[in-house]
Amino acid sequence: MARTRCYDKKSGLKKGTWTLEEDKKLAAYVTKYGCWNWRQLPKFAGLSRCGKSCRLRWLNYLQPNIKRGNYTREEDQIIMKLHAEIGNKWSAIAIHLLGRSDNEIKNHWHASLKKRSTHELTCNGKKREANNANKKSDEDQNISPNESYIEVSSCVTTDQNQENIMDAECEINQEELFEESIGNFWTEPFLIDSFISTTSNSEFCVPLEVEHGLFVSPFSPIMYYDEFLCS
DNA sequence: AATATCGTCAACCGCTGCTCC
DNA sequence: CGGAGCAGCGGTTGACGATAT
Repeated sequence: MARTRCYDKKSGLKKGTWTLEEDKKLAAYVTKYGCWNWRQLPKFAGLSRCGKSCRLRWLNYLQPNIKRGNYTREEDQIIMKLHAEIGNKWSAIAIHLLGRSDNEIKNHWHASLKKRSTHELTCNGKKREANNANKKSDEDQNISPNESYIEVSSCVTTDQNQENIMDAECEINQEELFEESIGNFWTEPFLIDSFISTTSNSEFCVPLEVEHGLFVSPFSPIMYYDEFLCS
């Protein structure tokens, strides 16, 4: 899935698909020195790209913990549930799915989940209408809602019955999975921190040359150590 | 086999909010 | 307080492969 390469004459910056060589340069630089300033980074990394482009490429593609490929059922359910709650806050949703970038989640949503979501909404709407109708008839007959579900299920055709059962199971699973994932998220608030601390020994440990409180990078301007940490 | 249409996804663009001076 | 510079976010674009006609 490649975009044709192009060159922006006005800014002198390259646009379009990233080449393997560019990827290597960016990954090597960020891995070694970190992303101390995205705007300045391409200059020092030897790339004819704008900082934004580098940042996006790193976040969406080159990060070592990035997960690629098919989405699991659980991931889909988390996305759908969170989207229903907070809307198009892709970065917020991405926090709950370690290894998935906001851009990827957004693409995935527009590619497949959006349709599924609207389909489920319409189905749920129909189900709710049906349930309301059933509830009313239950009230007439003094039957509890739980009982009525079984009653109704046994009354409908086999296919509908099967579909109802599957939907019900699906709803339960969704609830469970979401509670589980959210629970983990809130009970493990330092998951990302611990991840960083575990990886910082290898990939993200920036080899600092600290001398008299100065941070000196071979390819970047001199900056104060504190300033570097803050940035 | 040729063409049209659809689906996917990397990448760009413009806006917003934050920080610093 | 306001402007400049920056990172981050979400919407959109467009190339390309897959599928349908």
